[in-house]
Amino acid sequence: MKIGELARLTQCTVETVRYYEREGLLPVATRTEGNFRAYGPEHIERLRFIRNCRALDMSHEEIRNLLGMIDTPAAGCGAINEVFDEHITHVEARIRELEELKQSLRTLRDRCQSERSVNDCGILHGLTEMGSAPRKEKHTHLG
Amino acid sequence: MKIGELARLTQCTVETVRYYEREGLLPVATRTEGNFRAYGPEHIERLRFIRNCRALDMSHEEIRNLLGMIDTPAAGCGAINEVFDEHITHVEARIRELEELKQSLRTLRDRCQSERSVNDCGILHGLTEMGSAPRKEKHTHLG
DNA sequence: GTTGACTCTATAGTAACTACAGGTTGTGAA
DNA sequence: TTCACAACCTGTAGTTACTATAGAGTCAAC
Repeated sequence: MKIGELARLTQCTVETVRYYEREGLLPVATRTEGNFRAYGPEHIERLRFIRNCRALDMSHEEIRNLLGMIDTPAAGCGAINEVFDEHITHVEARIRELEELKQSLRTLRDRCQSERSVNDCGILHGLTEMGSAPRKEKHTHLG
Repeated sequence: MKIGELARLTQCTVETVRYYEREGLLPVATRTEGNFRAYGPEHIERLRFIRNCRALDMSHEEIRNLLGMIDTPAAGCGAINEVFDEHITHVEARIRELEELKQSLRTLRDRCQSERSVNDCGILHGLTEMGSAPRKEKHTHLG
């Protein structure tokens, strides 16, 4: 199977497939005589795995960790649970963050109930009067 | 006032200040004889505005739009409300997305209640069995 | 004058793709 | 066999919002 078909089967692009190979997520493919990549069922399965993880907003690093556990099973699946639990925690943290953000936005938005001149806009005044927010600490890869 | 002080006052870095100037968010500063940037109160105010918007996860484009409205006030603040409303809508959409994601993660996670070998892990089987997720459409800048 | 902090520009890197240029291969139809 | 077109290849650059670094210049205090 060539790369176009693999991409179609796993609902992504050939560029993404090549990118995953370069990133080491997908095993390097064998080549035809014409230097085309040749794929078999194990690549479908692996790429499907990767795409599902990505759909769950897992980072490449997280995926790499999981793949490592699959490829060199040393113990039970406790470590996999840990990756998942950590990811869930990150998702929850990001949700909380966005909820707070939404509150702030609503509070600001409620300062402007009727059309007035830009110079009198409660939102803009709010944005100007607020002390500037401290720089954010690095947080999740979820945005 | 020099750039280090401005950065300190607005709780960001000199690199970020220079970046905002390059991006056109912050007006170009005048220069001292030694080619150091010189800032006054209007820069403090503008940078504070920008940082507050960023703290609200507004994109540079959104900020640029708001600044345009401030600098060339043509009508009332209806347009500002629109920018805000649209941003709030994006935040809400992202929250929903993450909530669904969290559900999926929990469902998968619940397939693994006890320590077993990696080969028998319900999570991994789930990730492999799932049809791969279709490519995501471009969505908000919120992650 | 010296030293150390601050400033400058230019460049590159981060994450996860996405797009494109220019060249090669393969397949089906004429 | 030839041709046209689709698919493939590598390499490079771009997206967003920073962040870091190299190497050089400026400045204030000692």
